[in-house]
Amino acid sequence: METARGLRKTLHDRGMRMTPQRQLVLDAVRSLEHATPEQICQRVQETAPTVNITTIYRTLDLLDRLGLVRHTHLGHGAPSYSVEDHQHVHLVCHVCGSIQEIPCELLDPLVGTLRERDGFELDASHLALSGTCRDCLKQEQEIE
Amino acid sequence: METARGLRKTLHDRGMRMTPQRQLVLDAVRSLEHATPEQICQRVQETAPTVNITTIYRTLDLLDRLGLVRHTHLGHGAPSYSVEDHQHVHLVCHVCGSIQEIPCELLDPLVGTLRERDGFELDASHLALSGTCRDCLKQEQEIE
DNA sequence: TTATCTGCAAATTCTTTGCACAATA
DNA sequence: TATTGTGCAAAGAATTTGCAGATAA
Repeated sequence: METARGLRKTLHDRGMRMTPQRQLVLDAVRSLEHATPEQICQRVQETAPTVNITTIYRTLDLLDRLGLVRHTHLGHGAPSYSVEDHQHVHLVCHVCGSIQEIPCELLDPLVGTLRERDGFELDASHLALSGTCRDCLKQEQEIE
Repeated sequence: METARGLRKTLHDRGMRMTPQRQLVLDAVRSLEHATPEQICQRVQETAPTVNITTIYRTLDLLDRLGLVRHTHLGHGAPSYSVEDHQHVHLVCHVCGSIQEIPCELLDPLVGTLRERDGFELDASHLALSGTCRDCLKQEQEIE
């Protein structure tokens, strides 16, 4: 697993530098789970108050490209970041905005299909699936 | 299908009013496919130059809640709107940002599972699935 | 020492809100 | 005519950029 190699090595392999800021951001994402850049910034600033939100954005982008963290748009507004190995799938209702989590094993068949068909490695660990929840479906039927 | 009932009736059933702006926005979404609010605004303004971007946002929100259009976050930045019956699924690579479309029938098994398990009606017509594309997978392996 | 990274300030982009006027039913 | 909807201006989030100085290798 990539994380186990250490952030330092992952960066160096690509000619990039290890910095305290980068470690702090990765740690913050890991401990918070599904946090916005803003929340991650606050956590980092508990340890290093001078770290700027700009650095948070740049670092999250970097970690995302390195595959160490992932982001999801759970709704409108700021995206939500997690470490790559935090596993769950979200069902987002586009009517009422409610969110429920389901085990990501339910996506295993789809992961297999896309791998064979398109060579695409689906990351089921942070997916947001949009649709209509049970309650809103019921309401819709009452109107018709 | 909801669209066939006509926008007017759908609105009236909920005590809302039919306006030229609402029809124009729906038409624009339908003809553009995967357009941002900005792009939709431009299209609407070709016919009705005084329509304000605020109205575009308000109307897209409304049409989304009515289930006539859907939005997806294909990456960072503005979301992308389509009419509900425009069917495809996007594979978004989180490394290079590339997007490929796949037929949404591939998701039928998952749709069935969620319907039975959670009463959740997954909307597979505008989904964005995040992962790593074939090319980026290859590059990662070369580095290791 | 030198290329990379960071902090800061300012600019951009995207979206929402308040309110007076206009349009629908 | 009673709401509901729209345009406008302004405010507010969220995010990006340019650049000089700091820092890792």
